[in-house]
Amino acid sequence: MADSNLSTPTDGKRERLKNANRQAILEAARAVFARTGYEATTVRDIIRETKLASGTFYNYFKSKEEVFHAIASSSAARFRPHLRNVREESDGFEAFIRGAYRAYFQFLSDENSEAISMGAPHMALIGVRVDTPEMQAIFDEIRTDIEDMLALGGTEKVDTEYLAAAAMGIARDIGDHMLQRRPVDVDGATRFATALLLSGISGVVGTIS
Amino acid sequence: MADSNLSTPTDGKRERLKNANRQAILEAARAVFARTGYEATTVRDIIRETKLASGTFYNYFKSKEEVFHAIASSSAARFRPHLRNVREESDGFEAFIRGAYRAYFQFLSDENSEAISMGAPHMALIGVRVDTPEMQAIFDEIRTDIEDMLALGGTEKVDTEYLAAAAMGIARDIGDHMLQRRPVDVDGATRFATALLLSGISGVVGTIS
DNA sequence: AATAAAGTTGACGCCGTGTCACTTTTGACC
DNA sequence: GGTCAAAAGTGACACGGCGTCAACTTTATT
Repeated sequence: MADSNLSTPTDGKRERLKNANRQAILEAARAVFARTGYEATTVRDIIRETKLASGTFYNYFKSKEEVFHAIASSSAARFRPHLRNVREESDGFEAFIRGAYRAYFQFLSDENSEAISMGAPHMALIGVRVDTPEMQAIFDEIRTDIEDMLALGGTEKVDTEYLAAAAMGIARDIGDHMLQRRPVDVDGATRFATALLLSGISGVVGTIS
Repeated sequence: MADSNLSTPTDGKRERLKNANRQAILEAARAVFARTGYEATTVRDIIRETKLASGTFYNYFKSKEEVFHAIASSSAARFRPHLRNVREESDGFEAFIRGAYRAYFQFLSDENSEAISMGAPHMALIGVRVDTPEMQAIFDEIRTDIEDMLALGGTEKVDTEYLAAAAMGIARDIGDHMLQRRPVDVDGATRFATALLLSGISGVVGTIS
């Protein structure tokens, strides 16, 4: 009677089921949001796309808002490894910025590829602005990266919060416009954003308020 | 029996009332959105703050979303004259950019002053992203301004759509962060955004994809 | 003063929400 | 394999917000 506790949390049928249900709901929600738009979809619309009953939804999420946040969070969580790769494989600040922008625009293009090929009927996830802890974490990460890398260059002071905010604002808005163009041109967006930010930084070093 | 049609549309009691009611609803909506947050407020919450009956709301707006758009539009409409002033009084590209950023940050600070003084409980109008025709108009206006002013400098090509998008992305995100700081520092945000964009442009001229 | 037109009102039917008592499924123990 | 407790699923239901509309009040017209 050695250790009978060989089971990991995801072993039993119970856990596997729970996981599958959760995924099914998330997948259904993603599809319905894309098809119908966030505002217009109801919890029942989502659950109807699964084999589950309406009450079951609430075993997994408190509301449609929470599913939406879960989707956004998972999106952000999936992006972080890309960012980590870029950081590890980049040699120098410029390479990092370029890599980060490319990773973001590529990610954006991939995530919205269904919506793009369908003619972007409801603009996927754009329209509602979300701010999950994961997104905050990405912001902090980028800000720290910028701080570290700029510190190498000299003793100049920069308002890195504003700088990180600007970097992400550029990414978001250029990304939105990139998605509107056919064909979607990740390289073009990357070149533009990178050139703008890198030149822009030189003007902002020493501008700390 | 000369012309008895001396009355303008805003003369009669009828028109005055209608105007007052519309304003009352907009004002109530602004207050409730700020206090309760957009998602959580109901049409009844709004109408309860006025002397009107619930049915009357629908004589003026189709839904709470429409009131919200009306508020956002009016916000954008109120901003346009400021932008026009800046354009007319600015001598050269740099002055225009600086003036435009200052006008925007000042406007943002003014519009959110109640929320700021109350400790920003529900972050006023931030959280839901809107895109009204008026906002689109502002985007186009700025893009045109940039095109005109850059054309003066030479024959270089720039992707002005991306550039305008970036300029507004910078404004939006730095503006958000500016509002979080105490005291709110319009000048600092203006200096930063201006320096960043002006230097950035030099890196982006000739980058058209 | 009479009448038409415009606007207001709140009760009502509809529908999505979230809950909960009940049923079904799972896994532990013998 | 049988028993049992805990966990998860189910869908009917009560609640509340939504938008409408027939009745009513106010304004304008002649």
